[in-house]
Amino acid sequence: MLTDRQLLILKIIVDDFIRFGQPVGSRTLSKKEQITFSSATIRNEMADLEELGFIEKTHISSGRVPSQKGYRYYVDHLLPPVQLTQKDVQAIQSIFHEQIYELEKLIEKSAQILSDLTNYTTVVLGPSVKEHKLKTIQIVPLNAETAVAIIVTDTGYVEKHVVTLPSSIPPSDVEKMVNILNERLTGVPLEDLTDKIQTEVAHVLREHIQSYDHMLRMISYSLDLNAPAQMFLSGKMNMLRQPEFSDIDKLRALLNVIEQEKEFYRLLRKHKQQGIQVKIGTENDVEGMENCSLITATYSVDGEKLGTIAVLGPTRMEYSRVISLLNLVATDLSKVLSVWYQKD
Amino acid sequence: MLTDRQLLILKIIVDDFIRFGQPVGSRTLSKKEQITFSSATIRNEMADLEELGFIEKTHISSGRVPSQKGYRYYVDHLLPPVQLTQKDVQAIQSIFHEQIYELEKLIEKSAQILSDLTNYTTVVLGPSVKEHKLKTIQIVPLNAETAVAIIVTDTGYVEKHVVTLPSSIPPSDVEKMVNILNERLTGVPLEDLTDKIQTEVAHVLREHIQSYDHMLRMISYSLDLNAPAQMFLSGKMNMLRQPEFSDIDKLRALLNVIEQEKEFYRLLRKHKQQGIQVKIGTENDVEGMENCSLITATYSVDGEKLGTIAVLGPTRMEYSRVISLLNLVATDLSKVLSVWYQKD
DNA sequence: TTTAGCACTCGCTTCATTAGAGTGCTAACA
DNA sequence: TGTTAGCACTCTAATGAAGCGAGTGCTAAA
Repeated sequence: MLTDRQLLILKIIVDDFIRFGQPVGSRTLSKKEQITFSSATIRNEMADLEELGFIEKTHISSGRVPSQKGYRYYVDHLLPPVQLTQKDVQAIQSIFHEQIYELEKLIEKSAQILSDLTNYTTVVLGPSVKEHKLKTIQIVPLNAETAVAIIVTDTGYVEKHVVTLPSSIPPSDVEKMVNILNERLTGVPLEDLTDKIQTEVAHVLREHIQSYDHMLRMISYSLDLNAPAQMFLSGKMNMLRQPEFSDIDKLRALLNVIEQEKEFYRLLRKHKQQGIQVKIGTENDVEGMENCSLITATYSVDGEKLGTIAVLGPTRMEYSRVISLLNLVATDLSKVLSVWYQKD
Repeated sequence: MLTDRQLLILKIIVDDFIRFGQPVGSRTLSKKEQITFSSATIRNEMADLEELGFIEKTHISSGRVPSQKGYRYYVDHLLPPVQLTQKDVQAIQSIFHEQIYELEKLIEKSAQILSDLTNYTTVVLGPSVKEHKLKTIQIVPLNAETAVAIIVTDTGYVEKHVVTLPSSIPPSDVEKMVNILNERLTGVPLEDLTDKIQTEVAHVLREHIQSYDHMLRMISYSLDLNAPAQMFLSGKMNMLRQPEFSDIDKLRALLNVIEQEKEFYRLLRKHKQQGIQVKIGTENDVEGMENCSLITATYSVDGEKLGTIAVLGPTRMEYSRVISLLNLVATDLSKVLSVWYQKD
């Protein structure tokens, strides 16, 4: 177990390194007002801390830098009490006081304010579209051979697919089918649509519609969703400004991950239970993110998780501040969505 | 005027520099098989070319590098004849042989193949949405207070807006309004909708609908388009691999431009007439693009420009190859769209 | 247990040196 | 008169030595 003095030293090392980005030496530490003992004592303690794996040197005679384990301990046990400035709080709340009716816009704004305030990158995973319930299906013919199929969910999400619709199919059939689909499928979660069509709708369609085959294929294609959930990124380029990424190769690796997006999707999906989660460096298990931490929070309605909101920064990131900001945004977002979804 | 020999030297310098990225010296040049005269002669000619502003030195005793004026002359007069490989041609045509019915997907694929083949960044400006004609307007109520208004155009483009719809408004009124709008506005280009509503639809609505004010405001809001045209970028991160951007500051500046997107919008809009256009370095007049060239092409149907497709690379880019690729994609795209739009 | 002191290590910067690539100029050549 | 060989010169990039400063580990004394 660590002594109180070791904890103090570890905390100050991490705080200082987060602040200034420079390895912290015993002399620097001895000058801090919280510290009443000499640099030699500090050196002894630091040697112990290093042996335990909480800090490390960049080279044999350098100051110390937190190791991944050190950050982990810091985040788990040493986080300084939060203090957001009035400014931060106001900036965030101003968004949620605006009259916004579109989920996408609200989420986008949340992501943007977070990346602006932190200077890191923000990722937000929207509610899983699969769980949204179908409000209506529409098929709008465009010309002799194509039509656009439009799906609307109870959350106001709209998705479209252009489909072929040979002129041999009578318009009345199309109309009939749309009616049948809406009658039978309204209120069904999107993920269950395919099943429901097979079990309950197919036989009705076969009875009433001539080109049953083509139509069924077409409608299945339309319901095959592009995106299982929408993802929004903001402040992608903020990482350029972080001094740890002045190395072009590290930067390349990271920007590739950011650009790909699919890794984020995986990471954010992983976060199931409520609350804040901090993943440091290699804990993320993504190549290119060794020097990054990802802090995720969920937002929810009635205790049920809707989506995830996350901030990506260097491992040397302002954990305390980011966690507070994230908490604030997540709870505000949850509140607004609770009001929306109540009205159903 | 430049002599034939000067032209030959200029051409070889540009070709060589594009290929290897290193300043070209007289000795290197004298070894090229096209060159029959000595390095001393070359030095004399180069001194003249430099005085005329076509080439420059990176430092006083270095080899020569094309200046912006040099690239300009090269592009205008010295482009080597095109030779695309079988592979390139096949890669491009494979896209256009796929069964794709969605404009967005087709454009996205075009952008992607171009950025893959060139290793540069591709930008495509879709057809101006404003000119699309309204196919239908739908209003789908979501809950007691909101609804989603959906606009579909003749090209299959779909746009949605969530709007407030107080429960005090009778559903029959909404239905009535939608009918009136569809009756009067189908086939009208989106850009004319607002006018048309004021002049032709407003008075009809007033006659038939109670909460005329709110409804009119709502519908105006819905028709206020987000995007005047859609833009697609592909291969944003390709620029990371260009050796000219191993300087982190230049990279930052460029990625900011790429991320902002609005500059591209401006640049691509500028290209009105048909054909290929090459803008080199500062000709683009965008900060951060001093070391880039932008090659744009238009695609069109029946001689009428629909959109623009562009490749962004370093000034030291493979002009000849990119121009050919761009030409091929643009003409193929035009062909496919001609078939689509013929059927209206 | 704490601290002062000291030898030692390493990274960073500066400075000088050298090799190499390339130039401009001059004088000789065809 | 145009072309070329030759040479002095310039500048970059790479290399290495020297000195500085920050920091460490260890020892011995308080």
